[in-house]
Amino acid sequence: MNSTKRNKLEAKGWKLGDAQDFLALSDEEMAFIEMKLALSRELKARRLHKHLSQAGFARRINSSQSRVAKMEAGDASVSMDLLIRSLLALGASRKELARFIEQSKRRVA
Amino acid sequence: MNSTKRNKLEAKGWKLGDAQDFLALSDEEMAFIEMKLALSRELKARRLHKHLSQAGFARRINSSQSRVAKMEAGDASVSMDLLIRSLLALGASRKELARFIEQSKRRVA
DNA sequence: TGACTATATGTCATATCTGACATATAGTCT
DNA sequence: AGACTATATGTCAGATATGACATATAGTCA
Repeated sequence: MNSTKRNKLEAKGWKLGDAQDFLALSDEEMAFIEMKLALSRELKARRLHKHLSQAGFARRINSSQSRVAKMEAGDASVSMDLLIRSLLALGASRKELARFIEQSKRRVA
Repeated sequence: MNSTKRNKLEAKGWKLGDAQDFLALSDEEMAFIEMKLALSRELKARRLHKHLSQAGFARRINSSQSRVAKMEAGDASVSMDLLIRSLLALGASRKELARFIEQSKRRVA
């Protein structure tokens, strides 16, 4: 991972391990973050596809516009639980969720 | 869902919606719980396969034996985040995680 | 029997997540 | 310009999850 990428993650509030050389990051840590970011991207795509505003969607899932924005921005304060429950609420199937997770190895930018 | 199944879930601390007839449960709610239970089963299977005790595994992931027991028991106090991070720590790949999620539609008992 | 190991279960202080709110930014329309 | 809509971002009180601990249960071995 280059430092640009790292900076982007840290700007979103991610606390990235205590790796000494400041660049290394465990594969597991990275995989987990990438999964969340993938779910976050899919969430936004699905919401837009349904022509829902963040506020409208928030109402549906008893959340708030600001939290939906954070979910879609890949904010570190958002749990996997919330991302998955939100995707399910948008009609995502297990199969689709599985695909998002399997294919999550993507660029962060 | 029959009431036996529901009782088993409620015994583990799951708060199952407010469905009026006490049997109906949203597909999304059910899918989410089943995913967690599937991950929980896989976690136990992988740990045993590696001949690790709950205490030994807990040490590895900076957790505690009791929390590992709860993870494997499908306790409602365990988050998806923790389950997934734990599986990654046991060496599960994205592909495997995806499979567990896709195939999570299984019996609860 | 007792010692040891593994797992289960309940509790709790603290850490983390969440919805809500305020406010900022940006685009569109009249 | 001002009004309106959508999204972003920071903060925070309350809710939920967490590791740690105590303790229970059950199996094995000598």
